[in-house]
Amino acid sequence: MKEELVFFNTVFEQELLEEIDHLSERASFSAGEVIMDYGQIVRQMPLITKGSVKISRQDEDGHELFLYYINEHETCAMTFTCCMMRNASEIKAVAEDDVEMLLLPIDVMDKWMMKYTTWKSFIMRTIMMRFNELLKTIDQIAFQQLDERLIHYLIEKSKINHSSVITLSHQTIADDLASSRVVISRLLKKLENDNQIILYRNQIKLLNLV
DNA sequence: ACATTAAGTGATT
DNA sequence: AATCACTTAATGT
Repeated sequence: MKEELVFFNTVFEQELLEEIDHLSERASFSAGEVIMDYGQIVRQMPLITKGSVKISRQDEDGHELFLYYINEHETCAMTFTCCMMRNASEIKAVAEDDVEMLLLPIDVMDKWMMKYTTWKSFIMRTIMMRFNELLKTIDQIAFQQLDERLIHYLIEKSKINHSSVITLSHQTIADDLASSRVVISRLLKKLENDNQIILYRNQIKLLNLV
């Protein structure tokens, strides 16, 4: 049995684990590598075993908007729907740190959904999680609460990197949140004045936020 | 020391 | 909240 599968012992039944073990292949990406780009056809379904993947979406003018992270022991809801419909990818996936994953063939998805209740609930759970989080983001965008979105973004980022110090330029943050650098700089400055963060060049230290 | 890039600020829409 | 125009600060060569 592949040792990456140990964690899933607790969530999947033995027979399913064995199928995964036999049918999956390993893949790894180093930090910053593009795993999936827009329009690319999805052929396999990833099961993240180590690291995190950053998912973003692109608008008509080529501006990128950060959507969410996929973490260890999770899978991608978008990929799943793409797989089922045999569609091209609507999103871009970049390795946030060094990432390892198992790739599952898409043609067994239908069968597994029927056969394994643990697989079905695993898929349902990841779709539901993503859906709820996207709803939250839509709320924040609709009601123009960029400050809250920024705080959320910072906390998320520090969780992923397991550090209270984030290494990012204001420009990068602005791009991720589809805003402008000046606005982000001002909001960050406000947070610093409220003693929630400390600003450095290319770095932000979170204080009581975590 | 100089050029380049990141960040801060006031005014305007 | 975004953009402009400009300043100041940090960093690389």
